[in-house]
Amino acid sequence: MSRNAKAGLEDIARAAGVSKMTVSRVLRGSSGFSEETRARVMSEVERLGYLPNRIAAAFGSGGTSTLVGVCVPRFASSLFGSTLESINTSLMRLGYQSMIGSHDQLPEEEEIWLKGLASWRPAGIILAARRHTPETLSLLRDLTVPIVEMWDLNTQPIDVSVGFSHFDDGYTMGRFLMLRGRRRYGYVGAMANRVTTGRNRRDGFEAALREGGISLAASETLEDHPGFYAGYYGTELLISREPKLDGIYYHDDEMAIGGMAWLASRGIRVPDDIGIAGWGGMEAASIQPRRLTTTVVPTALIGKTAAELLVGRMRGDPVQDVTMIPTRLVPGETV
Amino acid sequence: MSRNAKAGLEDIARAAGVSKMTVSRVLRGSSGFSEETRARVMSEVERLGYLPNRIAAAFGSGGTSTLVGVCVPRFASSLFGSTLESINTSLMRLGYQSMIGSHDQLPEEEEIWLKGLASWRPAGIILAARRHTPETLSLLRDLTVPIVEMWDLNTQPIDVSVGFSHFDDGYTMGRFLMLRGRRRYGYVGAMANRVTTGRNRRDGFEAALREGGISLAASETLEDHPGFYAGYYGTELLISREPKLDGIYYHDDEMAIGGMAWLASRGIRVPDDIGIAGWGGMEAASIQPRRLTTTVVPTALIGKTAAELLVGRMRGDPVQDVTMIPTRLVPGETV
DNA sequence: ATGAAAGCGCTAACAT
DNA sequence: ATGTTAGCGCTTTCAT
Repeated sequence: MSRNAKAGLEDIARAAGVSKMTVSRVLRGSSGFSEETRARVMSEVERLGYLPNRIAAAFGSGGTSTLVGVCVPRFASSLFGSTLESINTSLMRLGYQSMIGSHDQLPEEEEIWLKGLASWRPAGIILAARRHTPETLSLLRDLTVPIVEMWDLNTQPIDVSVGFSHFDDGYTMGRFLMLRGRRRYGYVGAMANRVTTGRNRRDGFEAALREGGISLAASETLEDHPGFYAGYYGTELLISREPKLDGIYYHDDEMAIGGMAWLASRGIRVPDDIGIAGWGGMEAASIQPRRLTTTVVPTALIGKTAAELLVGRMRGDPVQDVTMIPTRLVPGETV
Repeated sequence: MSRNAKAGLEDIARAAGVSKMTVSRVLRGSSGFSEETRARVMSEVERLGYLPNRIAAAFGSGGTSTLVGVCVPRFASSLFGSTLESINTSLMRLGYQSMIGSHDQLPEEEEIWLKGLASWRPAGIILAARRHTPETLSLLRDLTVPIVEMWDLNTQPIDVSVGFSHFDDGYTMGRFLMLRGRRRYGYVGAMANRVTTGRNRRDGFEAALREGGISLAASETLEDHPGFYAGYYGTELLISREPKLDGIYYHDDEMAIGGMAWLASRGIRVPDDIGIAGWGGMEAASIQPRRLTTTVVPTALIGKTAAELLVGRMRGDPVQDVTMIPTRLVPGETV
């Protein structure tokens, strides 16, 4: 069938012998037309290859669009990629379109993205960041649309929040490791020059150690993005500085796997000589000779829930302010 | 500063003592106003917290928006994620917004996404797929906007194409392995029930073998998405069926790494007992005890080029129809 | 350099 | 169940 971007409601109306409004009603499925009229209109819609114009619709209805803004730290990460995919799919299914951005953990980047988005008068916004610039907060307030903050749970959300506490994930892992009776722990992190959720996990981890009466024996936070090689190299730096460690907690699983590769290359045995714990529940862990002790994060569920909460709010349904999506510490064989 | 979504051109015009048109001209930076007028208008824009309305602008100008549609197979893949990130960043910098979709290698999904996009009257479209449904092609034609096909190079593009030949990547790797003098090769792939670019690489690989007078000794293409575990498991299936192989070519690096993990678990030595080659140039390879023989793909460059070509076409600049972005076979120590 | 008028394609509100 | 009227906030076009 040949689409006709030029055919408008008017053309269909004329062809079907009704008014524009009737066509509009039929197309939007609201009531106010007979079955016979509906059939006639739809057949003309088909015949003329009518292509709806959402720009005009959004404009005509005074800015009520089906556009949603979504901003995450980055796309090229298995965790965020999967969350994003889930959000996008859910929103599409619910009849919304998303405009996506990434901020790489820089609140200023989020602000720039938001300014561009705001001009499109979105019907809702999903953000994956805890820190926002004052300008961002002011813009969000002025837009007066539903906002879902996701990933790191905000118990005092701007509007609605969904996710989990990274601090708690770190704390729980810290407690778990303490039970193993080891005493000298190290930490390997990433993106030292940004404020990341990894930092919260580390804080939680340290809090648990503190409760047990010990403190982190060594820590190495690289400036790089997290990744296999960052874990490899970070471990080398850490161990060079502090060779006598019983265990290492990593920013995420890929870094932990990188770390284990370095340890293996030096003949250091896991978990005999040193215990290893990661975070995230990433796929790469599935092929390690030993199951990695980690915290599994339900990325797709978080995305789906964020999308559904936002749509609920946009439709005016009552929705919960704070939705906690639990993560799960999965003991492996590396600790 | 407090934004005011309600302030319009009219309000600024009144406050600045000029007409709406003059404000519009100042805001869009075209000519037709004095420096003094510009200053007065801008100060009112600031004072009133004016927020432009792109919906109205796109509508008023008869559909000339700054919206671009981008559809890739999936977000949660390091390769596509990085390409997408690069596209999005480039488009943002050039003053465009993108509406993203994923099709998971299903032409029908791309069609559904495109139908949703079309109603937004995008100014251009970037697609990462070689196969399209007839409906998709018809819609693309009717939209009459610039279209960039990327990833797998299309030498007879709908409009503009950028990328490289996956067949050639496979062929080149096949030739390279043939030079090693090995004779019994296996292949491990993914997404058997979809038409993927991996299939093209395999075809190229087989073509090279054929030229050398041999054929693939065994092949195992799983239905799963590519990944570490798929490579691990696929290798187990392959070797169980055909234990005497000299080399294995994989759908991508992560699968190759998964395969090496399985081989290691069975005490099969790489490259002594069996040679391994991957594809993609993925980060996980950086921590392997031996450098993986692979083909490195410049994902960010492809994304940036796709964005720039599209913007060039949208602006009416003359741009090249077909832009080849070379990949590079990097010999490692696994073959 | 500036302004006035017309209209983009819909939907909301109010008829009938 | 259907039609009529009046915009939505810009840009385009044509004056001045």
